[in-house]
Amino acid sequence: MLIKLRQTAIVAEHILSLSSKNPFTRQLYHTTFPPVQSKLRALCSNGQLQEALLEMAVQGLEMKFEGYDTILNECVNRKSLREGQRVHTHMIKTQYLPPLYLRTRLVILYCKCDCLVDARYVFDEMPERNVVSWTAMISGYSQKGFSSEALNLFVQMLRSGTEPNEFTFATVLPSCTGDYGLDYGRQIHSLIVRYNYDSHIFVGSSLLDMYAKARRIHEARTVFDSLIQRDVVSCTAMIAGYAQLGFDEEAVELFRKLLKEGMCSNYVTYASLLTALSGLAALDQGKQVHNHILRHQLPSYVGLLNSIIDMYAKCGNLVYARRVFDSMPERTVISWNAMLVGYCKHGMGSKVIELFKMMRAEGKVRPDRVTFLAVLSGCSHGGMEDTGLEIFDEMVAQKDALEPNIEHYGCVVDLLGRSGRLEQALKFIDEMPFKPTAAIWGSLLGACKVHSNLDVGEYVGRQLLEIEPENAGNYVILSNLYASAGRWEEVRNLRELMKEKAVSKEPGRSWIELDQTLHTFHASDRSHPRKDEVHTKVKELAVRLKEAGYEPDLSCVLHDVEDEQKEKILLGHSEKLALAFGLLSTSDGTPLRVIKNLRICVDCHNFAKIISKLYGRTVSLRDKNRFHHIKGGVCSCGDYW
DNA sequence: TAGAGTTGCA
Repeated sequence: MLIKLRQTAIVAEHILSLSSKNPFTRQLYHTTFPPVQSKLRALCSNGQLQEALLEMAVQGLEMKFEGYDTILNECVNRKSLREGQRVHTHMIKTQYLPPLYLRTRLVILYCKCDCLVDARYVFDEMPERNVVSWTAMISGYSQKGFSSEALNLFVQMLRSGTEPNEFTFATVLPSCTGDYGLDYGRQIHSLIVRYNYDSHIFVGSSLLDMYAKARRIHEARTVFDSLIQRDVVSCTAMIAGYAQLGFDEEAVELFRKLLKEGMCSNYVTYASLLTALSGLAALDQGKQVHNHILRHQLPSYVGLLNSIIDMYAKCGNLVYARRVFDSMPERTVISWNAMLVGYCKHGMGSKVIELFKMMRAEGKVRPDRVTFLAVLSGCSHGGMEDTGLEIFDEMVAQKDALEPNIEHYGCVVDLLGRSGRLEQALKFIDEMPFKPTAAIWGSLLGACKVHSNLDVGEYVGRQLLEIEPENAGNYVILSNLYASAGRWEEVRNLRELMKEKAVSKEPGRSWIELDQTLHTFHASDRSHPRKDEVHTKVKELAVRLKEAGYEPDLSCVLHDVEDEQKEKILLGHSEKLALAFGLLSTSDGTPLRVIKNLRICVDCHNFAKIISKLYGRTVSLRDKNRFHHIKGGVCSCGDYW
């Protein structure tokens, strides 16, 4: 019997030594011959790590690789920093010199527990390193957002002569961000090609994501198309890349294509798809995705629910957004922000404040910079200037909590401008600790237009044209301002200046969703299948609306043409085409929901207001900045946007 | 010798 057992043990050792790299063989070995430290393992898996350390001494495994390995392994799995530190201290106390493998495990443990300084200490003290220890340390930096440290270490690794592998490349690529990210990324890409990892699925996903984050969507797509094998992560990375750069239609299209090809989706895929649908304001399709998620009982990850809230808010359905928000078992700061931004974009200042108070009262989640941005901007869009200014003062007073940044200062300029305190706004810009951006001057110029203040407006407009001469929208607002003061000479000069600077404008387009289909119109569009009907309808509308008091605002056109031609150009604006198509294709009383990619022009805003009154339709119009809910000739923005 | 890696939401 004894001989038989001994023979079996020899065979077992042989199996292990033959192929210890093979997980199956190891599994077989451990199943057939339970290791001596089974009690130690049991204690570890129960989380009794302190007891496990004692047991190690009892079993005589103290200062032995197996003992430390068992406990450290559990510490890494459970991210138990305290116990891990005890193991580390134990090693030092007993003067045990851990081999490379255990030192690497310590690095990994400290990285996972956010103790990068400790991880680096262990790493620096290592007498020798291999690709795994380098990659583990790079991963620690990379995952915590210390990109330059990760890249530096990667360079040091190459200099040390250690060859990177597929793990290293997949780890280091997410650190190629920021100003020089693309340059580093490209260099690493050529290394990847040299090492022949360019079609590796993890490396490929990381690589395409790097290009997408650097706004190189075509290069990202080239990498994606070159992958021999695709999985949920690479597909999601590509869809997310499209969605983040505003290629919403491409994102939805790719999702549909990949779904047909049998792609698996996870909650990240749906979150990315929802981002694209939010961009398109495709409410019906968004609802369909929400139903799909409910039907398939995908786990209700907070992140996914946040995306659903955002989708409903951006599609104009705040009731649904709030319903999802209220039903959440737990909320992150992003959940609150999504809901706050939703109310803000709809100009519902009092709702923003109500929710912000609720957030503070609940006290579970701390407001961050986006929260304050939504609150300040919500006060501005909701006509609650004084409340907004009070909140900003609170922010400045609580210096340690959250320092306002340039965007918060921009909100204050907007608040002051809206309330007509234009001189005060100028003074505020002068005294703020940041250099004013084009966005700040732009918002003040808008305020000057609304309050017909040509003096301040002219100064602000010149500042704006100096720092952002290529933005056609700026010329239009300034021209509106001059036109309303009857300064036609200045309007002409502006037109000349615009020609001189060769200003190009992003083409405007508007769309409307009917039966889950988006109908898109460009300015003076002739491509829609029902173009003739639409153009006839717009002309007919112009006649009826004029009778009801619509007066085309010709200052919205900066082309040097006759007034009659200007009127034609105005009637060709994409939002008018989308509205006309909506009227043609829906029954009486149906609300119209139009989305515009740019800021809506004054003339189209007037046009929509009169339509709502004349045809008894609610028009909800989402432009680049916010929602305009128009009912009975009155807009929720109070004609200030 | 085991150990290390990629995607999303304001």
